[in-house]
Amino acid sequence: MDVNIKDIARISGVGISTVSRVINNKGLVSKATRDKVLRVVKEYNYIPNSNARNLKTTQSKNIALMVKGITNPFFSNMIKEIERQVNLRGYPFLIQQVEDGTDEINAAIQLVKEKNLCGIIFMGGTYNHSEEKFKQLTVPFVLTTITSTQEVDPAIFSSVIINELKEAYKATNYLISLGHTNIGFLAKSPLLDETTGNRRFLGYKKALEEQGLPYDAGLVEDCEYSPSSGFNAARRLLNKNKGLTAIFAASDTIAIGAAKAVLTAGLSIPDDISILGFDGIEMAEYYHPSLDTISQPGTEMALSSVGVLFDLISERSGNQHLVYDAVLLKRGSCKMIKAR
Amino acid sequence: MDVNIKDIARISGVGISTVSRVINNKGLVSKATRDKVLRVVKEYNYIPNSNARNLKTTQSKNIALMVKGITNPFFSNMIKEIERQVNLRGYPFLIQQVEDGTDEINAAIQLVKEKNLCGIIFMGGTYNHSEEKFKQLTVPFVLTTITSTQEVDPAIFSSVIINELKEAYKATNYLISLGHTNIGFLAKSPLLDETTGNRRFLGYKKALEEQGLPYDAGLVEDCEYSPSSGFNAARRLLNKNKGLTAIFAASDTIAIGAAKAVLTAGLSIPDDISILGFDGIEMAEYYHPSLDTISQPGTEMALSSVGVLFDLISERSGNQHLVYDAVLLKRGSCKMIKAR
DNA sequence: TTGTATGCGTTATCAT
DNA sequence: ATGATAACGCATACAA
Repeated sequence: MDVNIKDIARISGVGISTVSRVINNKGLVSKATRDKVLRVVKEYNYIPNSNARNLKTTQSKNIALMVKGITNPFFSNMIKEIERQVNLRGYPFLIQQVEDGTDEINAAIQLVKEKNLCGIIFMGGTYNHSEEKFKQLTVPFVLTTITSTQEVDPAIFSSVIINELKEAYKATNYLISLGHTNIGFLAKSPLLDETTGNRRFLGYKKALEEQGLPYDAGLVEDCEYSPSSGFNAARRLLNKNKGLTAIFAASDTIAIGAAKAVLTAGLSIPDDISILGFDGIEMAEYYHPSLDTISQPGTEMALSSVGVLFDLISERSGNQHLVYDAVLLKRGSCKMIKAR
Repeated sequence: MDVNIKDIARISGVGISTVSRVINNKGLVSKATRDKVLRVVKEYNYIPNSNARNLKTTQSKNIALMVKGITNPFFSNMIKEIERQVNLRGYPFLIQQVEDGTDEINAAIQLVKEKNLCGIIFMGGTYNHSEEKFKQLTVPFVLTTITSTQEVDPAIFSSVIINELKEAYKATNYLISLGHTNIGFLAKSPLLDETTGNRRFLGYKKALEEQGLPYDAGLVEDCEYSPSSGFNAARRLLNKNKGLTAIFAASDTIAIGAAKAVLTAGLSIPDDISILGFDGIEMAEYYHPSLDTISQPGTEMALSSVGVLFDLISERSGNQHLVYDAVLLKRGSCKMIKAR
């Protein structure tokens, strides 16, 4: 605690800068002195004060991850992977959970100044950030899982995403191809512009329209990304008696809740109702029946998010935009509709 | 970003220390000057450099959470709650994910020096930390979800826990009371001393012994706290053909995997096999059938962890040890055994 | 190869 | 009520 670089220098019988050179592996130091200093460092359990270090160098090595919705199991694995990757590169890593109502960019701007970060990864959250906001961010950053609006110049940010609309479109088309015409849709804020739920909703709607199926607003329910919320939303849907034969949930957590509602109602999956989720979390596979889902390549996306960020930091490349393909996993929770 | 306290002072036409007083609400400042400074601060978007601040004050307000197993959904909610509580008190909060193999106390010792923390909460992980290690921690800390061994003086640390052994004992007794005699047990490292899995295993074993049932090592399987691992472990158990009628899983995630194995094998829950989980995560309720579980009061534990920590920090009280009761939730995945 | 001196942005002590 | 200045622990330019 109380031992600082000056103490180490004094005890080792060398100058301060020599100690500094040793612990930073910078500049020339004779092997003898180096060993001597290192021994003292070890003995006194000396750890450099990072505040002083950051204050001096102005350019820290801190990487921050701003997550909105840390309880989302799909994010959990990505977080783990991102942390692993950052640590692998020897950079300190800090996770910042962003409260659901707050603006993550504002929080980040603050954090950059406070901890002077050298890079940020954003995960989860909304899409409607203005270009001016982004420009206030003076360090490289990557939006993972967050598409931005068209108004923002792609040259000023990086992203690692899936095409939400396309994948939801794919999902809905799959259900339609199985003969379903009354397909329920469950997502968070499906009608609120620039949210993930909205993007997926637009994909859902586009598929319906292209296939000549009527869009019925009564088949769309707003819910949180959780089983309990999905359960309630699905129940509302079922109670409407709209001849529902399939439910497309914008997340696996919702899908699980919806499945429970269907099963609790005494209906069968997939004989009575088909269920299709989104994300590809482990739980969906171990649900019974296993749930079909649009599986995002989370680990790969985490990996390349860090990759893109470090490319940016080392100025090895400019801003990139990686779009991954999600995969439709068929496990049996969706079935060709029986004739009525 | 480049604007610092000196700039603000210059622009406001006051001295540096006046600015300092204003932004810290410390000392006397006339309302006129205060307003003037505040206006400039706002206009130039000035944010104090926390490195310099921490360097000077020596006593930062940083609170850290060290989590082992951030993907554990039981922890997810607790993390969210802890962060909320810490932020509510106006303290900066940082989450540190601890890799599975590494020593969380060592990591914390490092972090205390680096970020000079004023408090730590540990969540998850093992129990075998020496008293000397703990003593190297120079700031208040709370072990949440982590019981320590008897060798450590309770006066030097705080904890918020459940009685693992007792709750597992309760769980096993419940199954025994339903007539089960061949009860499988699934946990991580059940035979490795000072782990959570071991504590729960000991409770399982104690119940068996007290009820005069033979303990069969073949009914115990080692697995990770995940559905996939639980699935495999349960399958191994089923393949042994030991007349298994119930499975007690040391976590709900394991229980879900085990349930899937049972259902996949064409068996019924609870008619053929009863399943009992541990933790009380949301998913267990929405599984089909809903899984019985030993539910820990996670939110309350999170709440009081923060409470205890701040009591410690403000020296309002000494080290405390809170032991919560878990609740057995009966949802229908356990059933009285049928006569054979 | 090594040591000395300066400054990073802030807080706190002490004058004024 | 306010301003000058030392000190926090470290990195680095520069001197030796």
